[in-house]
Amino acid sequence: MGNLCLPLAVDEGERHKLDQFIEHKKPLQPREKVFHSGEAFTSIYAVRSGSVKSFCLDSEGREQVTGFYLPGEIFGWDGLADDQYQNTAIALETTSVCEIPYEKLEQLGDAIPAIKKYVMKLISREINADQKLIALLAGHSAQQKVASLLLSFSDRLAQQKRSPTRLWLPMSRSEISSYLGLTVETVSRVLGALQKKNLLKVNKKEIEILDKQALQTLATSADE
Amino acid sequence: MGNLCLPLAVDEGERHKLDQFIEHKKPLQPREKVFHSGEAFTSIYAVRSGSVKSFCLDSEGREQVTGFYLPGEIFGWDGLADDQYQNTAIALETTSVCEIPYEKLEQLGDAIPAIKKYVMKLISREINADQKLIALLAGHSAQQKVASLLLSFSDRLAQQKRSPTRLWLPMSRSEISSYLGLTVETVSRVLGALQKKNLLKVNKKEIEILDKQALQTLATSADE
DNA sequence: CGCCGGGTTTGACCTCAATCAATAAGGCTG
DNA sequence: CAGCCTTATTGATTGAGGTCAAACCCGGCG
Repeated sequence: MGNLCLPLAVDEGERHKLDQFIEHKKPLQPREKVFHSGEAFTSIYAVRSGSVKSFCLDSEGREQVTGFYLPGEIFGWDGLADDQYQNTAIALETTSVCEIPYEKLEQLGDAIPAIKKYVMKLISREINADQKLIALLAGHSAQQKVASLLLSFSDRLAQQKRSPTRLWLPMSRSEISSYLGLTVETVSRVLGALQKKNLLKVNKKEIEILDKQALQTLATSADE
Repeated sequence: MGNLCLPLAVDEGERHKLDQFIEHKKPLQPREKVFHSGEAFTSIYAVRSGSVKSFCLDSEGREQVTGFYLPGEIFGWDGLADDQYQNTAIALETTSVCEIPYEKLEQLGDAIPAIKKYVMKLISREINADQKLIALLAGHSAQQKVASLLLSFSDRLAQQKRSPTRLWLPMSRSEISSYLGLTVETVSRVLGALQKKNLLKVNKKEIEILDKQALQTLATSADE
């Protein structure tokens, strides 16, 4: 079975070289840590199955969620600048991740230009994702934030060839609210409101998107 | 005169190799573009003197400021992921920047490991800065946001060996408010309030920090 | 010098989301 | 199965910050 961690356009031999470095860790239990804030940076991680959240604690000890990662997505770049992870990353459910030692990845990049190029793309995608989140947080209403999150999940599930309309949210309302800069109550109310408008069907963590078009309009345009 | 664009720990010969690639562009007029959203990504830029803002436009055409860059800081990484800049970058005042062609930087990185390492640090610093902004936007009051911005400027001026207490804000109130996810009026009011509390002296774009300690407390702790 | 015109400040009011509080719905454990 | 604890929903109220509007300030220019 081919390695699914880094979907590279490299040939068999190169893939083999890559595979030998990548550690396929045993499945993580829900709430189990991948790495914690302050730990020495050694590796980046790819989600193989399940899901992961990253978060940091503010001065008051409140948790600020900074990202959700789904299968095929990479996390851990936040450790590179200062050689230690800024965030803590934990599994949201039973999850398996690939550990990719950064040192090895660098060496491999020296040998195989395609890999180096790909690594740069991966890092800069994190920048773009963060900037999209900044724009969402800075200038949008609660409805727009929630709608955007659901659409983002939908798109990312589609990339995994999974249904983009029936989604299962692996994180709690509280984690969603932290990520979006809202309160649990507001998230709950917005989901309720969107359901009442027949854009969604909400059942606990199962969400069915009934009217993607309308959701998109709502997410991007001025309210109503 | 030594090159100030990339403060690297490299020897004279290496520095020379680097210098020959870097284009010291003629000074930019206030409001002049460095690059615009959608333009093909070719280079990153270092601020030499003056200041730069980067921003994107949302679906309604409203401007969302995503960063302010001061002398010694690097911008333009947002273009790497998709080979085109996501943001537009313009000079906030008369500004000079160094253009550093990314292709050349990569080649140089192959020859000089110290440079490659440094480039990675630079990119990942952008990630950390963005994540700090995310945390600021998601979980903080207007006062905390404004105080944090002022402190950030103060720290960055200190890095340039400039006064960390007397700052001149090169951007408008409107640009600050966009960056912090507030309105112009709120920014203005908060600055007024901080002045009344004798933490600041505000005179148009000149800000004097009178009580850094108190500002820091205010920025990190729960209000009052 | 006096008249614009942008940016900024200040004031009055209102609204959206936070807060406070109560209830409901599961999931575990004994 | 009862009891408990965590998470989610729903309701009532409050308040921080947004909106609208007016005044102000200052630089440019006829």
